Amino acid sequence: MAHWVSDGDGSDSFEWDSDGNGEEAGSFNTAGASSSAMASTNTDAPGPSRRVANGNGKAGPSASLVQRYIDMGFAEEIVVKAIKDNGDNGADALVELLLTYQELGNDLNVDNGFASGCVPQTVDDSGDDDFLENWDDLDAGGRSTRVANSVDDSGDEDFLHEMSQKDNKIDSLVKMGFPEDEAALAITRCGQDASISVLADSIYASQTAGDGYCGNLSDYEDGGRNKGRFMDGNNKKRKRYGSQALGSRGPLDGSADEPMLLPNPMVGFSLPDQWPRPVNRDLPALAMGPPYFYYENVALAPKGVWTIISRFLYDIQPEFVDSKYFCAAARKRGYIHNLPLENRSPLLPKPPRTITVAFPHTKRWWPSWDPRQQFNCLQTCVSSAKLLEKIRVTLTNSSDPPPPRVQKLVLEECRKWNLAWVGLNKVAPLEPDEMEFLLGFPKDHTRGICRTERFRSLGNSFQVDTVAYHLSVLKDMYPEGMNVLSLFSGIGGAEVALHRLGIRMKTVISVEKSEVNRTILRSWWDQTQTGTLIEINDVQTLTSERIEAYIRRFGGFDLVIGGSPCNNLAGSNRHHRNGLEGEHSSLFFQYVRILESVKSIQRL
DNA sequence: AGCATTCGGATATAATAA
DNA sequence: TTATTATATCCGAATGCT
Repeated sequence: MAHWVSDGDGSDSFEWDSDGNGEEAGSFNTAGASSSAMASTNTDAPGPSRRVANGNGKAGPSASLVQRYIDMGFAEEIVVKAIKDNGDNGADALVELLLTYQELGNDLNVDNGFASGCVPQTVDDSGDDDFLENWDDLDAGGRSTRVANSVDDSGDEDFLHEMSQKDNKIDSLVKMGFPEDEAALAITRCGQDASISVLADSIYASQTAGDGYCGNLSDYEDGGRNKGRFMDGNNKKRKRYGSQALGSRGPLDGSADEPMLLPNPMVGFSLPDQWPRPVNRDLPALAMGPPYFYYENVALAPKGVWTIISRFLYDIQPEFVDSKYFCAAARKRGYIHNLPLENRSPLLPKPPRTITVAFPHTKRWWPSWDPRQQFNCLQTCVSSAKLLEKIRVTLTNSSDPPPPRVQKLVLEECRKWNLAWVGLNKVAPLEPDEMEFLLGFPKDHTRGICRTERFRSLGNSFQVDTVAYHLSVLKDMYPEGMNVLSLFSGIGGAEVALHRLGIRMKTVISVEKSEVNRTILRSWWDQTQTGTLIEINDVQTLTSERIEAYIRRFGGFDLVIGGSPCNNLAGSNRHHRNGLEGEHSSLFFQYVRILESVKSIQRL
């Protein structure tokens, strides 16, 4: 443990990492580990209770509720299905749904299959899902404590475990929108241990190509599961990602586990104020727009993740950009899109690129030995007040230029937590409105929700100037405005970017789980837009039939945009950084599913 | 080998509502 | 009083680069 003793008087020794805390943390951890089985059941607890409410709605909508909409002139079949599909999206969404379903006519033969099996099944099984994941964790940790309803006989137990794992995977695949029989077939084809992404890939390949294949798929599995795999042996020279064959969605192109190379500097295909570097990008015919699409996620994902993501998006090479070239904070992200690359134009006015210009009041307090000119990535959590006070006290008790050792420790914390100098020896995290400014949102965009939620939402958001620079090519292409399908919208970074570009949005269908985020987007929309905004709570309810209904009603989508949640990808995540295996990451496949659906419908 | 960076999660505690 | 919500504080490792 490093003790950080102040320079001033010897009596006032200051512990940077106090051993006392360490011990407490240790005992706390053991307690947490031994009770983790209980914790797992506890985490399940809110789920079923919420699902009970859902289940009541789904088992049978109340007669009066149905009758009310029948009285409005809707057919009973449509009302029942709409209530079922709408979930808990609210009354307004229900009316929207009724209107769209009416566009489709009364022929709901196809829908019955979906409504009967799929929805309740996924609802019920996701509970098992969580349970099994926790169980797996226990096994991996070598603990043999099992939860109450486990079986005693170990052989049966393993067997059951395998079976439930299989079911678990089938359910995950069904949740992604694959037919159940295809899912089961894929597991037979690729084995019990195949990862979700490999299985999904297999289904896609067999669906599109038609011919069955069974390649060396275990490569991906090794990358995902085995913990002891880090840099064993030789570092081969990596090929540039230009060498990746386009259009081939087959995962069996030799050593396909070759990780994607991140460009250095991370400037994407072009930057404003730069000589346009020639970038040749040949999009496969399947990928060509319209509809245009734009997918975003963290650049520093676990190994192999971007290769898989790219494979599901027509093998398009991601455009990796660090937003530090657009604003005063870093933000390394990858963007896969099929937009034209010529004639991009930046958003004006350009935001400041240094901390000093962005926040002049900090200059007075900024020590000469803190060389930072930009912030690191804006994240969803902020530092504790205790740390700030530690830093202040330590510096107060130090000499004017603090000893190098103190400088190093302080700088380390400042960089880790993005602290700014706001007073004498006083650092503080950025305020929400300062983050809004750095990210290119209008002032008070996220105001009105609690502070913690603001940090969370902003930390998950786009950097508007960066995204807008890429989207700027759309302005001349759609002078009358465009229809947008916005997935995982968050606080509406995509919408704000389009608006600031002067692009009219005729219709936006927005999928966002968080209620506060939907409120923020709705509020912004109502005071800036004239078009139609339809907000959807649960991405699962955006079925292909519903997509088709929207397309018939509003015309086709011109842009499908969104970034799938990165919880299982982000480096800051200590707990479940399991790539595309995680619960949240399956939402990426929802993005793919919906994009495919839009394309196939609009192709006709 | 060392260094820097990272759209986070789980839990306890405090504040507020009912 | 209890229930719900907001805040506080703790928790490393994977990855790429020099």
